[in-house]
Amino acid sequence: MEKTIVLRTHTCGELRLENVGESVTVCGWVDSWRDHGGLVFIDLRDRYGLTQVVFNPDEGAEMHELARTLRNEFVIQATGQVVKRPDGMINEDIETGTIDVKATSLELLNKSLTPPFEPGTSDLPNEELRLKHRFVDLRRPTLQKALILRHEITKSIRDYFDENGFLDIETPIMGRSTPEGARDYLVPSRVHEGCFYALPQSPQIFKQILMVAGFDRYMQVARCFRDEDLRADRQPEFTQIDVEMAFVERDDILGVIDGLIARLVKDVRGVNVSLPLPRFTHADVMERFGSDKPDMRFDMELVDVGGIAAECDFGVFKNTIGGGGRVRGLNAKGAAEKYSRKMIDELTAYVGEYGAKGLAFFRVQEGKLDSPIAKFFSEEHQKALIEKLGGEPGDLLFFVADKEAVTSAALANLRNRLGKELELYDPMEINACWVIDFPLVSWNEDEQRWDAEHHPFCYPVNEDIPLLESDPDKVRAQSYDLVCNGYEAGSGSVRIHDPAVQQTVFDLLGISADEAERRFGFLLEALRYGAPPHAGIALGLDRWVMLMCGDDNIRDVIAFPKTQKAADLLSGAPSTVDERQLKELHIKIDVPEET
RNA sequence: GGGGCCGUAGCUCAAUUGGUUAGAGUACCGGACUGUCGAUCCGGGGGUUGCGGGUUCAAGUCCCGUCGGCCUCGCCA
Repeated sequence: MEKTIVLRTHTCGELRLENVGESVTVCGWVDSWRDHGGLVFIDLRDRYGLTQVVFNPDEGAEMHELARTLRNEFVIQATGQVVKRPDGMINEDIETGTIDVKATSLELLNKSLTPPFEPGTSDLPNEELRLKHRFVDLRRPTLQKALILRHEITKSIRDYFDENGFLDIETPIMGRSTPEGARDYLVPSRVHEGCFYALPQSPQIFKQILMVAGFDRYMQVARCFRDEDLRADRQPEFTQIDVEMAFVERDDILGVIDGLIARLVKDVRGVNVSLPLPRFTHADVMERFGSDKPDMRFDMELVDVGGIAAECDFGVFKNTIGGGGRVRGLNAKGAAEKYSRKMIDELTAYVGEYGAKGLAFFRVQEGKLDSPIAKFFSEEHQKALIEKLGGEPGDLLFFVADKEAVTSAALANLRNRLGKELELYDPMEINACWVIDFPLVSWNEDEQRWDAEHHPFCYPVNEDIPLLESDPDKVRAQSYDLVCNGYEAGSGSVRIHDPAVQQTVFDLLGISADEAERRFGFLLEALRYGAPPHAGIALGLDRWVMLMCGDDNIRDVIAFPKTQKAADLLSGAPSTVDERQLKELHIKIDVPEET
């Protein structure tokens, strides 16, 4: 091979005592500088670490003068000898802290404007500034680690599926709009006047067609787009690990993904996960945790106290039960002294966000309860409550009385908050499980119709198929969510491959044959040509990276994320476009005039 | 679409509850210093208090609107 010009011989993270005496060249960014008039110290940074370069006037006056002009984020190349640091000058904080590079020459590769903030700062600037200057933000070790981890996770996933016979097949980014589900991002067509492509919400239909085509083990690292409002764990543009298999049943998918998660956690954390991952029914977790994505890192399960509530003298409880509602609670172990009245008021406001009109609380004492509303509960009822919740002196009991859905939402979120505040779990733990047997459909009160809980191609549990017409809400779906640390980290189902069953489900969802043909005709057509039984799942890659980082902000694991208003502050997207472009596409803008 | 928090030197924050010249640390500029690593020491420059309006003798502070960021309900098959 031709000898190429090498700008560096080592990175800033690799020099150690055993390199002492070697002549090396390192490149990087000035992380910090200390000018002693004589000696100049530069902490040089690249993505591998920090190395201290020392410039001594005795090694060259010109070089030393140049070194004195170096400022933060300047890009330099330094050549010199690796030397052992004098005794007592070792920096324990950096991995290369036992050595220096004693420079003999210095090349200023590029200057930098004064950066808006320094990558090494401990006082992180607000996120708006970080996003505008993402090229600086991305120099921070935390973000560099996150993106490196993201790479490792993606590689581990690709390797796993490759080793298990899966094919990575790409599906279109420009597709056909299917109006149900999330809002589509649209792309106008120049060639087809007045027509639009849609960016995929997921490759769902294409991967099913791949099954029909015979690619019985498919996977893809697929970019997906949904024009819905953002959250801390939701971006409009995100990445799914998309998987589909033919000639399989539910447990085959679960088994394959069990293996994937074990592999991932082993590769990334070096921790062995015991398999199979626990499985819970939807009904079970809703009752015990009030959520279909419970955080299983800690207990504090919800408890039904409807029986006691119906008998007590506390009107709110009694009337709720009388009105068909529920009274449920949980026990914050040992929290009685940790939560003042003011803090409990905050918790009351917090559960209010989920529709709860109040939050009853009791401090557990020896054989009785202390609370402003304790007087409405007889000694017998107080003891019964304590027993039901496993109360011990010092515990703090909370109760919500409302419609079932409100008690679930309020208590599930209260549970998460208390779990975090009381530090009931290790934030770095990865605790994954399956939630299965979701209902197939749910009643949409606004639209007065049944909506698919997962999607319209999801196979009902076989024994429940007769209930499709009589009791749709009792029909379970052959669907499954992969839940991790309280996040939905994956979701999938066995698909319908039988046109008759598909038609029955469409009927239930109020999708006529005509409409179905118009919307998904190409899938239905494919299913008529020898579709094998098939099933699949999609995992949220961004969320998995976030979980592996122990972070709760999805933007921290995406190189160039968007703000809550779906803007890219770095590039300025979205933006207006030239009139000429619009004209070519026959598009007229009709935005209300500003007043 | 709704609720909440935030916006003051490049950056992180302060400003005695409406009071007279808006401060500190850091960064930046100049100087001193041959073992620092949050270097130190001396000196200096730097402000449309997001923007617009209002109340008031007086507004960073109070009110209204607006823009932007974050959290959240709805939404996300």
